[in-house]
Parts: sequence; structure tokens; C-alpha cells
Amino acid sequence: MLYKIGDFSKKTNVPVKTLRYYDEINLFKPVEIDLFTGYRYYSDDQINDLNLILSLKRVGFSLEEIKENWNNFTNDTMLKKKEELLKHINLFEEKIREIDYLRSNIVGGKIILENKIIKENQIKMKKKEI
Amino acid sequence: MLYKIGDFSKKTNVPVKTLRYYDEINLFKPVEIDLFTGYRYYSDDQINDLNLILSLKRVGFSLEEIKENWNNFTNDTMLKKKEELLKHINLFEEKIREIDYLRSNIVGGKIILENKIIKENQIKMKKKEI
DNA sequence: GATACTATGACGTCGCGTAAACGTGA
DNA sequence: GTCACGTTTACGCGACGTCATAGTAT
Repeated sequence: MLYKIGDFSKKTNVPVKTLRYYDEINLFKPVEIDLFTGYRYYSDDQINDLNLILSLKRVGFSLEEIKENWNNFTNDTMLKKKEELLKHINLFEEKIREIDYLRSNIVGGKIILENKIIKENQIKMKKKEI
Repeated sequence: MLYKIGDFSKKTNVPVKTLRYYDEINLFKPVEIDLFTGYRYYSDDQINDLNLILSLKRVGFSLEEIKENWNNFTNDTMLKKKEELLKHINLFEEKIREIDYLRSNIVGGKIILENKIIKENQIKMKKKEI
């Protein structure tokens, strides 16, 4: 059973444009392309691969990383990505503390920064550079 | 005391290119521009504004949002952004559960998805559409 | 004149979305 | 012939980074 791109899109809930893009970057190509019309044809077998791509993307892998590691997904690779996610969570918790600080300094629609946070900003910027 | 862009960049740890970009999008402009040379000149007073921009950016406001709300930052606006941050954290916690699931299904460098997660993917995609 | 700064402009990033202009299938 | 479908090409997003080329300051 082969599907034209629109049918495969409906079956997988992946936009047509996304499928064409994945083809273009050589991440996920149709099993067959009609030589005359250029129409892309996808098979049932490919649904698993596509869903794996979506899952890897959701957890934070870029399409490039997915391509690179496609046949080499090690526990180590996944753990590194998990570390990244944990760091992101810490960052977001910092952001929440910072937004609460900003919130407490609103005066008539304007936010008044004290030198304290200004210094902190500059320290953070310097760390980023390293 | 006026600074040329490079000096102001060093003082604030904000890249020259970023300062030029903020000028271009009318977010943060130098107090003075030499009519003949086009050189930008920044003042000490502007450091506070720039740091506020950086802080707002860190907590998740886009440059557009910062422009829009510059004289109208309400507690409500900040609380909405805080809600967004909390949602992001929930999303990241979901991602961590998903990466652990993927991790548990590695077989010789390949990840084998069961129908279970495939169905979940499709439910999530549908929710996204709404 | 050497060199360290400044300027503008164009192109690249990532993962697609959004048209435009055209050919194909039922 | 009428459509809904398919194709390629190109431009847009956000927040800059990275050249390239040229003018300015010291």
C-alpha cells in the first residue's frame, strides 16, 4: 500500500510541507518517486521511522542530530540530551525567580532595576562567553 | 560621558552587532548619532535600559513584546509570562519521561518504537492542532 | 601610513509556513 | 472541464553571527 503525500500526511498528522522538507534535507525520503510526475509515494513501513523522528525531535534532538545518529543511538547520546533537558529546567526555574523579581519592581508600568540585578546580569553575560 | 559602540559593548558585555540590531529595530537607540560619520554614541544613563531589556529577554519576552510594553509593563503581563514559563517546565518534564522511554528501547544503536508511543504521538499532534 | 575602530549590506542559521505559478489525477 | 491534488521556487520568521567592503580615528 503506497500513499501520496497528502494521504500520508493525514495518516501521520505531519504537514505536507514538513514531509517535503524532510525529503529535501535527506532525513526521511519517500520509498518511491514517480519519474514522470515527481509525485512522492510513502509506505506503511515508514510510519514507524517518521514517528521515531518526531519523538526524537520532541525530546530535543535537532534534525541534523537525528540524521547523524540514525543508526548509532547510544545510551550515552541519550543521557547527554537528558542532561541538557535538566539544565534547561534549571534555567527556567531561574527565569521564574527573575520574573518574580521584575514583578516586584513595577512602578506605574515601568520596571525599576537596582544595581544589584544589573551586576548579576553582567556576571551572567561573562559566564556565557566562557 | 559618551561611548562609541565598541566601548559601550565592552562596558555592558553586549555584542556590537546586537547593539546595531536593537537600533535597527527601534528597540534601543544611541542617544546621539554623528551626522557626518554615522557613528553611534551611547550614554551611561542607557545602561539601565539595556539591562532591563536583557532581563526581560532572559525571562522570555521577545524583542517585539519588550517594545510593545515598554511603558506598560503590568503585573498581569508578567504573570502571563510566568504561566508560560511554568508550562515550559511541564513540557520539559514530559520530554524527560519520553527520553527515558526511548533510552529503554535502544537495541544495537536502533530505537524500536512500540505502537503505544506511536499512538501517543498522534494524539499529541491532534491536540496541537487545536 | 599602519592599525584599530566604525559604517552599511548581504547572506546564513533552524524548521518549517505561506504564497506563487504551474502540472496531474479522477 | 472542473476540481482537488501534486510539483518546484522563493521569500518570511527571530535574534542575531559572520563575512565583505569601505570609510574614520588616532
